[in-house]
Amino acid sequence: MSTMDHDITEPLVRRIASVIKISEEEKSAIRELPIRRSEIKADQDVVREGESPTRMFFIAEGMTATYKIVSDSRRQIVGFHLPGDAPDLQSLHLRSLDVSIATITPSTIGFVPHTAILEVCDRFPRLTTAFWRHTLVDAAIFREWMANIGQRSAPTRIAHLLCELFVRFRAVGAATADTINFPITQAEIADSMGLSSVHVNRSLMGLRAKGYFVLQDGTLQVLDWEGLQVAGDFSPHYLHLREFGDLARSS
Amino acid sequence: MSTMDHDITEPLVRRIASVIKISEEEKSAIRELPIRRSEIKADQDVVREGESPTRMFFIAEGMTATYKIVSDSRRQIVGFHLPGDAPDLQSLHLRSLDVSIATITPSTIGFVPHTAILEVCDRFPRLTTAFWRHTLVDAAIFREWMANIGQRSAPTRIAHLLCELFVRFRAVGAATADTINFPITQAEIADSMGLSSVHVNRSLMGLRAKGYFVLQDGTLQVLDWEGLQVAGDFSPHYLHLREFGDLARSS
DNA sequence: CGTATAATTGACGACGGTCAAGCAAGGTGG
DNA sequence: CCACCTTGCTTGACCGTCGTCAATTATACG
Repeated sequence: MSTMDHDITEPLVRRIASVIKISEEEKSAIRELPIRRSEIKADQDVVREGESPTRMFFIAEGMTATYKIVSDSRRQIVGFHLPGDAPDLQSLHLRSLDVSIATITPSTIGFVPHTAILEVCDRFPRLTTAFWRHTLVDAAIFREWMANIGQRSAPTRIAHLLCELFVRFRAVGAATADTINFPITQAEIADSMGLSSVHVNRSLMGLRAKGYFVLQDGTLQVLDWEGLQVAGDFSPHYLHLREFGDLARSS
Repeated sequence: MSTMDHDITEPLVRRIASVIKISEEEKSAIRELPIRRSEIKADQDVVREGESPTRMFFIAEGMTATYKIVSDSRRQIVGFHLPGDAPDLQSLHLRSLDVSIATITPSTIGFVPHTAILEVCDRFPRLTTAFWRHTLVDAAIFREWMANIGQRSAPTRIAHLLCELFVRFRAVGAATADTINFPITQAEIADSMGLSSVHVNRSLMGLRAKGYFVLQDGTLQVLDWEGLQVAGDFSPHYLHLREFGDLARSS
């Protein structure tokens, strides 16, 4: 089910370009990476905690979640990833994985050998910066999530998550003016926000009742972006996007 | 109160060497960085959210905490830093800071211009890897903290934090066989673990009653390392230390 | 048409928060 | 040298957010 394929790098190129300005030559270098394409069904682990991969992967289509299993049976989702993201980029410089990463929708994944990444970074030092920066933005999101989980109420946490995904989808151009793909289940929201699925359901209904958004059929349509940001105590600063002026709260 | 000083780099060298093997030449390059030394009192911000520093800093002596302010009045501490750590290394590649960093004890700080870091990384590519890796280990700790805050009970969270600090202090050689410096107040533990200080106090007394440790006068003495790790659901894997065999649970 | 997944609702209880007061220790200044 | 203040730790009473358990409904799928 795996073939060589060079036509799936566009999301990755766009993602890298969203955090740092890169030249056409550098974009080409990314496009010419040796990539092993793989179609993966929903709810399958792509990599598992404890493994020591010799390749990294990026998402061409679909979504994945990075998670940790805690004292058997509980899990914490520490991040969601969308097209263009390289969820295990850290494996480039850490011996073994401290997390597992699973698809949450059927996904198209591109695997790239570490050696190929290191080589292209060697030829284009600016790409080293680009990839490093990708991992730094990931870390910034982790920090914000910690504040979210540790300090905010359930409804605020959830609104914050919706805001983040809305902005991130828009940043990679995978959104219309007010609507994004939202295939994440309430149970997955629960595992990511440190809540129970029952409480997520109730909080979500409270937010819906306020008319901030419509969330159904795997689609999130934002009706009151301003209000949703306030409800989620959200500011996109931590995402370190090169441009997000049109998405910032107008306060 | 600031002077040039080249005698405070040892903790940094040791810290970098604890995550990646570097040569004597590379160590010398670190020692010869232009450093502005600064003595800072306790509970002072070293850098603030929103700033765009042109230098990074490392801790030569003392401890700092990285934190975010959430909806005025609540704060989340997202990490503690000890001698050798470079808490705002990310500023090297992110335009502006998404966190503030404050001393929690009187500290000796070394400031290094970004330009100097970038230049030494240019001369010694392995140092790029070393610094990148430092930020990746920071991110791994963030992930573990998310799981800690999101999924574990108050006593378990706190035990986990004690385990982490014990291992990290030992990794930089700042510990005797069973004792580390522990200047963190209960209120600070609360802010880091998403708890109230009242509940931290009660949980801490519960753990003490089990005889895992003695915690007083800014010192943590571990009496039952095995038991503390079990109580904290702790495994040092996520710290990505080059050696921690002697600290792993013997199970 | 039976099964699996996801969303929803209800009842009940516990973990942990808030508010408030008291205590211990160290530093400061008159 | 000792009031005084500040900081940090401890304890009590009360309550609310959120978790657990359980059942029901809705939708998709084979």
